[in-house]
Amino acid sequence: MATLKDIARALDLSITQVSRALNDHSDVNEATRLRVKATARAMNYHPNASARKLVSGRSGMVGLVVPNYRNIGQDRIFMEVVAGLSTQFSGRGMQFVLHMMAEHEPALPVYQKLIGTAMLDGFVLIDPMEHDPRIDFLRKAGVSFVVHGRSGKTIDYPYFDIANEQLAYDLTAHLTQRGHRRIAFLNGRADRSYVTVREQGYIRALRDGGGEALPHLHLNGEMDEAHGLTDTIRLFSGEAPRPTAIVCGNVRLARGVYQGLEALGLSVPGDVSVVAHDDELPALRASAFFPSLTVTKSPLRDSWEPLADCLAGAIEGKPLGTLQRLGSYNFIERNSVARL
Amino acid sequence: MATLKDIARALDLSITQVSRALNDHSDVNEATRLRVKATARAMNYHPNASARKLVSGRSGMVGLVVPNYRNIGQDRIFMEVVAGLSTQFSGRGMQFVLHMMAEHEPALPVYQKLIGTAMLDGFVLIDPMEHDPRIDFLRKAGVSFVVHGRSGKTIDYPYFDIANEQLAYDLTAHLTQRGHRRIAFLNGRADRSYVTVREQGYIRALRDGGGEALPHLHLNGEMDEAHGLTDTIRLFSGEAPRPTAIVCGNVRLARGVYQGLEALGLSVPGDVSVVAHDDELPALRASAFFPSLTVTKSPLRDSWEPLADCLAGAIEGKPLGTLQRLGSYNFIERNSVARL
DNA sequence: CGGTCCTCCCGAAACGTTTCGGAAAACATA
DNA sequence: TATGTTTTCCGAAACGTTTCGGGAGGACCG
Repeated sequence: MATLKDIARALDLSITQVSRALNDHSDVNEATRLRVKATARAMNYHPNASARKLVSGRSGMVGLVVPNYRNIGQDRIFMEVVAGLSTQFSGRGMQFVLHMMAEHEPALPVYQKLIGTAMLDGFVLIDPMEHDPRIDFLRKAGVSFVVHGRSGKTIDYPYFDIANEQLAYDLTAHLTQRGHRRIAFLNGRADRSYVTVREQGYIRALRDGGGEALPHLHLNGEMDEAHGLTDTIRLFSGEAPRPTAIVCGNVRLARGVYQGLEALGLSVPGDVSVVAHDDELPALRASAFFPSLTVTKSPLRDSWEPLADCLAGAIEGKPLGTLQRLGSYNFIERNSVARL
Repeated sequence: MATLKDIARALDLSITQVSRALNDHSDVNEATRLRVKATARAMNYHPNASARKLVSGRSGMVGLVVPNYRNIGQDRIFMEVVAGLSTQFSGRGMQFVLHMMAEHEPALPVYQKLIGTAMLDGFVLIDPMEHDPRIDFLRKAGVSFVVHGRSGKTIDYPYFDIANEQLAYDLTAHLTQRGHRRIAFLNGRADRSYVTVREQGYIRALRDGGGEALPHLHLNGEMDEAHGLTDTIRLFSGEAPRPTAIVCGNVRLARGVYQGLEALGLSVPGDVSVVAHDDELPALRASAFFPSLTVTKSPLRDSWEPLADCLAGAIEGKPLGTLQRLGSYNFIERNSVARL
C-alpha cells in the first residue's frame, strides 16, 4: 500500500527522484539511491502494476488462451503446459493468465477483447493449426506473442519448435536402412501444422530410401493409446498390403500399437518393427516397453523455458533472430526394430 | 485502442458523459446512452483495465497461488481445479491468474507481493491447513478471498465446503449399524483441516454406534492407490486386532484397498466391508468396482461454480452470509458392505 | 573571469478511467 | 415573479507511475 509519494515524503525527495532511484536511472546520487532502496524495502513498497502499465505500456502479464473441452482434466499434456509455463513466468516475476474459453467459443474475439482491455503484454500460442488465424490476428494487432511450433508461410514471429521434418525423416530412414519398404506412419490430427511437416519428412525418407509411399499407410488422428490400438488392427485387417514397420507420432500411440500387435499375435520386432517420437510425457517410459522402444527423444518439458524466454524477449523488443529457437532431439536405438 | 476520449470527440460529448453512459448511470439521456453505446461498439471500444483499476480499485482479476511439485503434471485434482476455476471466471468476464511457486518457496511473501502490486482483486485458497497462516494474512491485508474448505476457529470468511464431519459420520455409522465394531479409517494428510474434521465424525459415529476407537485403525497419508494398498497390508499383518471394515477418504484409496485385500486373499464384503467418499474424480467410477462400492458422493467439479460465485460476491462487497456455502452429498448404497 | 560541462535534482505532463461538485436549462410550484 | 426540482450535462481532480525538459550548483578549462 506504500506509494512513491510516501517514500518521497519520508526522505524529503521528489517523487521523480524516488522513481528514478528505484529504476536505476543514471542521474541519481549513489548514496541517495541506496537510501531510497532501503526505505522502499522497509516500507514494503511494490510498484502499482496498473499505474505502471498505464504510462509505460507494460504490465508484466502474459496470457494463454485455450478452449475447454470435456475431460480436459485428464489431459496430461495440457497440465504440463500450464504448470510449465506458469512456473517459468512466475520465476521471471511475470504473471501468467490462463483464459479458458467455452467449448466452441471462437478464439479471435477473446483475443480481441483481451487486447482491447490492454492488460496483457503478450500471448503464448500452442497447438498451431496449419494456417492459424490467431497468428495473423496477433501480428496485425501488433501484440507480442510466441508460438509453440510453426505455422504458415512467412515465419516472421518468435517461436520454439523442434525439427519435426528431420525427426520424422530420421525415424523412417532408420527403418528403410534396415530393409523395410512398407512403413506405416501413425501421425497426429491432420489440421496441426507439425503433422504436415512430419508427413513431409516421412515421405522424403521413403523416397530417399526406396520405400513405398502408400496412402493407406499414413494415418491421421488423436495421438492416444486407443487410436494406436485401432489403427494397428485396421492396418493388418484389410486386403491392402501390410506394413513391416510402424512409425508412431508419440509413445502413447506406440503403446496402443504394442497392444494391437499382441492381440493380433504379431511380435515386436520379429513380425513388425516399431519406432516412435518420445515427448517424455509423465508415466510413460519408452525404455520400459517390452521390447524397449527405439525413439527420437525430445522432452516436452524442455519447451517452457525457451518459450517464456522468447516471449519475454519479444515484449522487451529484442530482435527476431534471438527469438526463434529450435529444440534438439536424440536418436535412441533400442530393441524394437528388426533388420529384414 | 479506442479510448473514451475518441468516443467523446466523435459524438461531441464530454468524456464524463460517455463514461456515465457506458456504465448505465442515471443522469444521462436515453437517446444519448444509445448513441454512445452504438459508437462504442462500432469503434470496438474496451475500457482499459489498468486505468479503470487505478481509480476504481477493481481489476477484474483473481489469483490462485499454488506450490509446484514434482509430477504436478500428473495430478488430476490440480488439473480439475485449474480448468474448473479458469472456466468459471472466464465465464464471468474475469481473468484467472495462476501463480505457481517454486517447490519450497514460502507462500506468504508471494501473496504479499501480489497484493502490493495491486493487480488482483482477490484469491482462491485451496487445500487449507488446519490453522492456515494464509487466511490470517489475507484477512489482515483486507483482501477478498474464498476458501475451498474451512480452517481455524473463527470462520468469518467466504468459503465453499462440504459437510465433512457428517459425511465421515454417515460412512462409519453405516458400518456400525450393520454390526461392525472394529472399523479402520484411511484418512488424508494429518495437516489438512478437512482431515481433522472427518476424524471427528468418525470418532463420533464410533461412540454413538458402540464401535471401538482404536488408534492403530486411524491412518493418515496421501490419498492415492499406493497408500490404500500398503495401509491395507499393514492393517492385516501385525498382532493388533484387525478391522472388519474400512472407511476410505476417497475412491483412489479404496481402489488400493481392494487390491490389497485381493492380494491378502480376503474378499469384499465377505471378509472385509469397504466404504468411501467419492469426489467423482475422472476415470475412477465407484459403481464400476467389483463389488460395487458404497459411497457418499459429492463431485469435486461442483465446487468451482460456488467458489467463483463467493469470491465474486466478496469482491463486490456482498454480506458474508451469502458467501458461505455448504455443498451436499448423496449416500449411495451398493454391494461392498456385509452385515455381521 | 567567462564559459562549458557534469552531477543531481525537481515540476509538470501524461497514461485512461471514474467520480465529485457544480450548473445550465427546462419545468413545475407557490 | 420568485422559488424549488428534475434532467442532462460538464470541468476538474484523482488514482500512482514514468518521463520530458529544464535548472541550480559546482568543477574544470582556457
